[in-house]
Amino acid sequence: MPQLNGGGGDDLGANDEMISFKDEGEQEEKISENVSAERDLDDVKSSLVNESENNSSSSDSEQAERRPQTRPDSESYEKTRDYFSEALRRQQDGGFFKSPHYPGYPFLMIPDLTNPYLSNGSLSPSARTYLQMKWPLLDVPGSAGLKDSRSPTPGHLVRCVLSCFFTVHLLLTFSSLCLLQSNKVPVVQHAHHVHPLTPLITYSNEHFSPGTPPSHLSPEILDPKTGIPRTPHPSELSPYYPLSPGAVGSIAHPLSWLMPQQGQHMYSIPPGGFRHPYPALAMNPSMSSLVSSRFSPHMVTPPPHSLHQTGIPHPAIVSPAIKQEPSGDISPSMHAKSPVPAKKEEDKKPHIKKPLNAFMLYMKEMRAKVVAECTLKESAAINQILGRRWHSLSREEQAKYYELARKERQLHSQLYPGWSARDNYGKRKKRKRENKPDSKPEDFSIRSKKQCVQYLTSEKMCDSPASSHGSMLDSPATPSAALASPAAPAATHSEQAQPLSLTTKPEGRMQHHFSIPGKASGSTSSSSSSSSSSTPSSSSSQPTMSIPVGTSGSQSNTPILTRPIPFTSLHPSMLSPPSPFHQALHSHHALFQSQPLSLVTKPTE
DNA sequence: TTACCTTTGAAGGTA
DNA sequence: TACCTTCAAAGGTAA
Repeated sequence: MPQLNGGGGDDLGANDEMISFKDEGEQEEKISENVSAERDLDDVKSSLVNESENNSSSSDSEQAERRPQTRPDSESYEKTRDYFSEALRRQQDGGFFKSPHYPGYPFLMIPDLTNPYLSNGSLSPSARTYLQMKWPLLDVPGSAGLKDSRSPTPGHLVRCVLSCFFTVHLLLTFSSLCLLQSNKVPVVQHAHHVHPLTPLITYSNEHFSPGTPPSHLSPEILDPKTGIPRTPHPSELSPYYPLSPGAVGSIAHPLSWLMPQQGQHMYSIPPGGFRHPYPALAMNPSMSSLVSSRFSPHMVTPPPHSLHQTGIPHPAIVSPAIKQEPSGDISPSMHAKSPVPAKKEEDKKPHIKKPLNAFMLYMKEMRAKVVAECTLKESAAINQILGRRWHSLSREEQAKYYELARKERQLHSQLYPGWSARDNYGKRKKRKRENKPDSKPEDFSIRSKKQCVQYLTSEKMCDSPASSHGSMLDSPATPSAALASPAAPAATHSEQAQPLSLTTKPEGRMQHHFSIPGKASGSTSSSSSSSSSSTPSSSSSQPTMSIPVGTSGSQSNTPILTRPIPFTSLHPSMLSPPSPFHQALHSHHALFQSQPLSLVTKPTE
């Protein structure tokens, strides 16, 4: 495969992941080289001036035309040529990347690098286009300017001017190549070193796209004939998608901080290459930070994907194969054009996932950490811990996730204006737990209680140490929970009687006293309410609630702890740090706590 | 193979 | 307006 310049090209690729900011030493070296180059350039200029002076006495343009070839003082020309050769040599041996950075121009897709000029000395259109697009501040001469260079100036002068210009261009080229390398740094390293919630350097073409490491060496970018980065067609240079399709498909998205260490991403990444998940949107920093959250630096193999309506794969579109839903990898727009029956069209509609809410975002970020800290593997137990931690977060911390989620929804709504959460209804199999009037609530409640206790026991054991030594004061109810769960029912008598329940959800805090199936809100809440009438697990029926862990009130002390979490799997870091807010709430609860804490039986194994 | 478990939040529907 | 229902992620577990 043709490469840029032998080893240099290899270096480009090989160092993709190793690029880092040049150290000062390199900078100095680079400066010295630049000084040398500038000195050469000054020589060229001075010679040019001399020539101009000499030419002033010459009136024969034709003579001047031949002068470079015949005049004895063609030294400057030779020097220029030598410099050009030297520049090329530097380019080949990698000295290329030691030129100064041009932070404002992170792009580097040098077109026709080896021959940016046409045979007549003018800048090739592609090069000109590139320069004009990528170096807007560089007054790249257009055709008019180049016409000047081809004006009836004495040929020698023309050549010298061209040489000089070419030299300058080479310098800029070197600089931009250097910039290409340096630009990778913020892109790649941000993913790992920037706080997840920090508004990231955006996906704007200034930061993200050009620096994507392998893009400039990918076959899609390299000129297949020369192996040199080709000039991207203007149509490829979308302000938001400066990367050519598939150019970076094999690399992990560098800005995904939210992703857990599980090698998966929130939205699937198209194997053909990473594209902006929300292509239709003009990216602002906040949005880009959100988008960045969708991709993981740890992602491994991109799963199959669907195409967005724009034809660009969108991570929120789940492959029906994955979702085990009616397949369809065709964009809705294509469906609209197809004469297939409406039902089939619907079946073929790609599954657009709901945007993640704040807690989901938090969960994705923290799950891996929790899993690492605790040997728990069951997601249900992990999620319980995460739920507790979520409530332990400060409001500021939670606000960050709420803001992210808000942006997520905003982006989602902009990308899929007609999408409704209702669209996904029924795409999952109906849950058994759906409470039918004629169903047997008791059976269900028993089952739910079992599993509830089972998981909650696990959680408890992996959660607060305060609980482990008998006091629940360290697990107060959190107003944030109440705020975050507006659907949560008001505290029942049992909750009020329970000492310092962490959440307003009955089962949230009292899992080791008695279990209440389902959630406080939603379908599960209805389930629990229906079951509560048939089981003694209802709060009011057991005022003392001194039931050891592992037993269920509804089961008449029948041990139902099925999968206890061993203490050996616990880690102190799993404990939810009591926030000042919790402490304040704790005091509040303690103040109004009428029930002696001694009533709370310390769970024993 | 598939549903369930668990968590919170959002959205849409219904009374 | 309040409540209910469903889904979003995750992976082990059970049927």
